[in-house]
Amino acid sequence: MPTSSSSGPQHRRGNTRQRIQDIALELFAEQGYEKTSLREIAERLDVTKAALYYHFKTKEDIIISLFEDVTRPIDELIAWADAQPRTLETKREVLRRYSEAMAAGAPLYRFMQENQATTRELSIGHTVKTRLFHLVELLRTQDGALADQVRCVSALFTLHAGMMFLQHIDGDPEETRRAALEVATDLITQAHHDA
Amino acid sequence: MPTSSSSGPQHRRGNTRQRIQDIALELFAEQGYEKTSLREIAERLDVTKAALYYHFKTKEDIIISLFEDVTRPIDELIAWADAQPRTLETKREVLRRYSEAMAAGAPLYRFMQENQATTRELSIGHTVKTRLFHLVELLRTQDGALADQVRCVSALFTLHAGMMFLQHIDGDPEETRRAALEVATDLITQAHHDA
Amino acid sequence: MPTSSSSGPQHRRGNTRQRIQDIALELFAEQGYEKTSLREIAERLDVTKAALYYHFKTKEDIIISLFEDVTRPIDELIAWADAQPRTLETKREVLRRYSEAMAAGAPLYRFMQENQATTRELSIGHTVKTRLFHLVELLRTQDGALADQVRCVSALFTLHAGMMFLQHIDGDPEETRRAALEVATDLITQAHHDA
Amino acid sequence: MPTSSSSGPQHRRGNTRQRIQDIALELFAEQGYEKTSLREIAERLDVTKAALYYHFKTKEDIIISLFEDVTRPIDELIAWADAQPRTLETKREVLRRYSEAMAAGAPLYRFMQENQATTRELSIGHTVKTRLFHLVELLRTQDGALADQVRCVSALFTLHAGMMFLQHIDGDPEETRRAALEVATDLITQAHHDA
DNA sequence: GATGAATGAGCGTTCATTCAT
DNA sequence: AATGAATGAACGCTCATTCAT
Repeated sequence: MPTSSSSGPQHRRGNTRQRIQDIALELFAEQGYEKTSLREIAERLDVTKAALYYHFKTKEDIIISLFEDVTRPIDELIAWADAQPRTLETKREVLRRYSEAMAAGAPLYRFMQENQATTRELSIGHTVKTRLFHLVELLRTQDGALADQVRCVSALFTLHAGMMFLQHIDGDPEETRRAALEVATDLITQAHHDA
Repeated sequence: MPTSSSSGPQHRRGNTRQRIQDIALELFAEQGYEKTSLREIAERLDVTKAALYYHFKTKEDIIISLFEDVTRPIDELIAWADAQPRTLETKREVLRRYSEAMAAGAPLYRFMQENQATTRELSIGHTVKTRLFHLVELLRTQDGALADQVRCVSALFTLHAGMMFLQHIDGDPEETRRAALEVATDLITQAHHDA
Repeated sequence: MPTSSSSGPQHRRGNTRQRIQDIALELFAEQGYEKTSLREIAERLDVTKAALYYHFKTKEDIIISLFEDVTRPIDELIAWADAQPRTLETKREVLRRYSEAMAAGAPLYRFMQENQATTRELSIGHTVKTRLFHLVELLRTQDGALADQVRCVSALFTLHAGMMFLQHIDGDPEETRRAALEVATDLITQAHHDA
Repeated sequence: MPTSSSSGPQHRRGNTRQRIQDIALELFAEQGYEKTSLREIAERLDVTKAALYYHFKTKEDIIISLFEDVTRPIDELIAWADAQPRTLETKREVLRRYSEAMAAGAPLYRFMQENQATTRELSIGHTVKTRLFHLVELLRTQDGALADQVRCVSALFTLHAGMMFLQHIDGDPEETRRAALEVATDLITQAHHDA
């Protein structure tokens, strides 16, 4: 019921909305969206299910609100990149920023990575997909060899891999992130030079 | 004289089990595991839900049976590779065979890719993860630079990316698969030479 | 110099109670009592649900308040008729006035007609029923033939029918009302003469 | 473990569907459709709510199934009447048959009468309304005086009134029904002769 | 004169699963 | 080899209502 103001601090007393988002994200990332019930979220917050409905109209609304926070930086990145010349340096900057955005919104990106099927069926699914395609388009070396096209996509996937997979192996996530960024940058550089 | 002929009333034989698996895989890949109900599967097959329970003890059993078919080739690949010297050529062969195995079991790989959270929580989850780590181990350049380690993981992810993502963009899947394989091979080659 | 002007912030004054009643009646008549939620009423008024509770103790209280306005004329009619001799002319006057009362409170009468079950279970249900029986008693030709008794009840129903049903068919409601009144009057006249 | 050791017969056999319909109709007529919950119906039958869903797809489906049984005779009546000349005798026969149909399906007709708003919003609502209009059309004296049109509608309403209202007053329902039929017949006769 | 935040009860519905036949 | 009938648990959601502010 409270209007989701675009920005500005919500009445701090009513931090319940925020708490719902936090716990929900945690549980969604841990167990998946459909396996997480509203009862579970409510219990964790020590409120009733009905209280959730005061703050969000549906279960899907909760996850959508999480996506909104996280995709704004990507939208800005895309807007910025669209206005730049499609040089190698621009592409590198895109990867750099994307990597940072991912690090900042890690839990939700993890959720997206591990629940692609769910994400796709959600109402934001289309948007997410479109954005990803747009990013690929920004990196892609048009009319290049097929292998080079793959390299551009792979660069993006490498960033994801760096965050998701390697975090289980190595110690410092930040170091790993930079290594992944390096590899990704190598990939697009190679694709760029082939053209 | 006993009737040796097998011309009795056409018994559709034990193909129902197979049909369940086919439809289930199709639906799981399309909508995810938890969003696919046994009712839906049964309806598609024009049998009752109870019939599914004649062939499989639980819903999870159905998906486990699908995994079994598909992971056998990977187990064999791992067994083979473990017996080889860890040369670059061996690694290339591993990627080659893995790529082929993925192509052969595409729908289930797609399911795994898009439902990682679900897969993880399934009873086969641990096995799948272990196998994947094992594969990474086979490709990895131990004690190399972090970036090279990333490259090895990225090689595997590139194969997935090639299958999942690019199939929406390009025409011929086989051509795309080979391009992805090429890029993946490049990645491990580079990692290997750095060492 | 004190501002004598009345151009301050428009205080809608105590008209909110009235507005609640208006919207509530509209919605109750349109969708029924139980299908109309307080949330809906509040939204239509652009206030919160809690505001409704400032003006009415319960949901039922809202509808009771509506009934009160509308049944007062009927109570007066009954009181008047009880003091008259039970002549044909009195009966005619009862029908005439009842028809007018219905026309004046049309929406609520429509609600009553279409939600008899609900009305019956409401706390005013008994009162409404009693009043109706009382009216019938006023019109009835005691100890007459059964058919004549039916005619008296039917006269009342005809008035309702005229308002509810025919309004969908014909143009001018007032004309229809008078026609229904004519038929109803005929019915009691006939019953009266038979006796 | 619901072995409540109640003395009931172990094999309820295939009569459950029927039992659901019976109890549902009883409760719907008594308390209205929306005030009757599936829990209540199930409890009365000593089964679980889920059992209802084996037999009916939705709550609305239950009531629709009840309507189907009851409106078939009306459809047949309309079909028959449409094929007859629109004489007074035909009209009388329509009323006669309609009155009988109502008596046969009394509980549902009572439900319809007392829950018109609900009925209207149900998926069968439109059908019911259409049928009623069709009946009126069959009885109506086209281009006659407005009062005569009212008489025809009133004839139908009188039948309803006879069943619903008078049953509370008098003893023998069958006798009352015939009296109502007589009055209704009078009404259309009068309308017919005026023309 | 009204809101923000929440509750407790209940609803219709769906699910995986069972078992006698 | 499969069905008919049912269950128990849970789910997402809505409702009328309360109360401190």
